Amino acid sequence: MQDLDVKDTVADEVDMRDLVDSLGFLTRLAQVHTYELFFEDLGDDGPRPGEFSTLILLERNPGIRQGVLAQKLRIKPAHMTKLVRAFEDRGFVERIIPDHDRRSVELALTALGRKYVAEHRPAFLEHETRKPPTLTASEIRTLKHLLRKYVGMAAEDRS
Amino acid sequence: MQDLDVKDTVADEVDMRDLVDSLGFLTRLAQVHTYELFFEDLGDDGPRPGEFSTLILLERNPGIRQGVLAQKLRIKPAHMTKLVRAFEDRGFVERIIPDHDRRSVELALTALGRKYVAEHRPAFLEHETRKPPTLTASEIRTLKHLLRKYVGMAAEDRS
DNA sequence: TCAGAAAAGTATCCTAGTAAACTATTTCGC
DNA sequence: GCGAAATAGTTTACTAGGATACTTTTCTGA
Repeated sequence: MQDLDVKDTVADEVDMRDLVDSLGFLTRLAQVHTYELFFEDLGDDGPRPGEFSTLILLERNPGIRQGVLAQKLRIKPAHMTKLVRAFEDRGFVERIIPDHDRRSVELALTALGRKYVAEHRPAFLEHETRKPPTLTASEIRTLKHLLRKYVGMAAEDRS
Repeated sequence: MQDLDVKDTVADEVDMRDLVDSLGFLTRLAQVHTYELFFEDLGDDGPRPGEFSTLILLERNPGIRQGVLAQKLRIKPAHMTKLVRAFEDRGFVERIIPDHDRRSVELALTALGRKYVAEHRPAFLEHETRKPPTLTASEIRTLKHLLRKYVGMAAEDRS
């Protein structure tokens, strides 16, 4: 997939001042990069990053409300509806309208959904533990720690 | 009246194991977060993050080829075509087909484009220097440094 | 007690970005 | 030289995700 040769000379001469100091630009690059690593390791077959995180959260939190799920994953409710509907169509999740508040929707994996997660989780966990080649293990720990702190996650200091 | 903060409790109790250790998830959160900070500071009027980086790169590198621009910004060529066309329609950039290679397209800001950048750059630079509240200055430096290293940017160690 | 206000989710429309196939040039191998 | 392959960009058709406006249900205050 890499086609980066030939005009390296020209490309290397590009003046990227401002940008290399922009946290916005760097986080974008980082996300593109993690997506590439993801698909490199896991191929185009299994669930995508967003689907994976949704399923994993669903497995660990059966009965979670759809809105809470969206909020935790920083996905807009409108989009979460689509995601969940798609999972429902594939038979992976069950939508339950509880009696005590019939506006809300509680979600849980079906047996098929749990099977699907069980099938794909090992590859995902392995992918997650695979160290990106440009960073040391300790740098990764620091990076994750700083990212959590940056986005306002209760700093679970495991570093 | 009995349990008036039910959903707060529920939301806080969500088990996010796996996810809080996933670099993919964390980089996504980080990008969403930087976008929010961006629009918080700069409003919906001026250029968006992607447009800004394109314009800034164009200003610093007049005559840059469209493909090089795309490659540097990690934007797909197909999408870069649209971006550039939109800038052209607004009179901000000029497309030049050089004689020595008439397949390629060289780009440069017009006078109007430079004016537009000059108008919006101060707010952008100020935004960039505004420290995100959850990190210290030194943590930001480390974070940027690690992100650069993660995405494979020639480590320009200014930290 | 009942008229609004708020909450939860959904439907509709729209933009950003991608993939794959296509056009136009240039270069390479013989 | 000339046909094949590579390069640069574009077009078309699609997907992910977001904004906004709406239904339904629940809660609140006079």
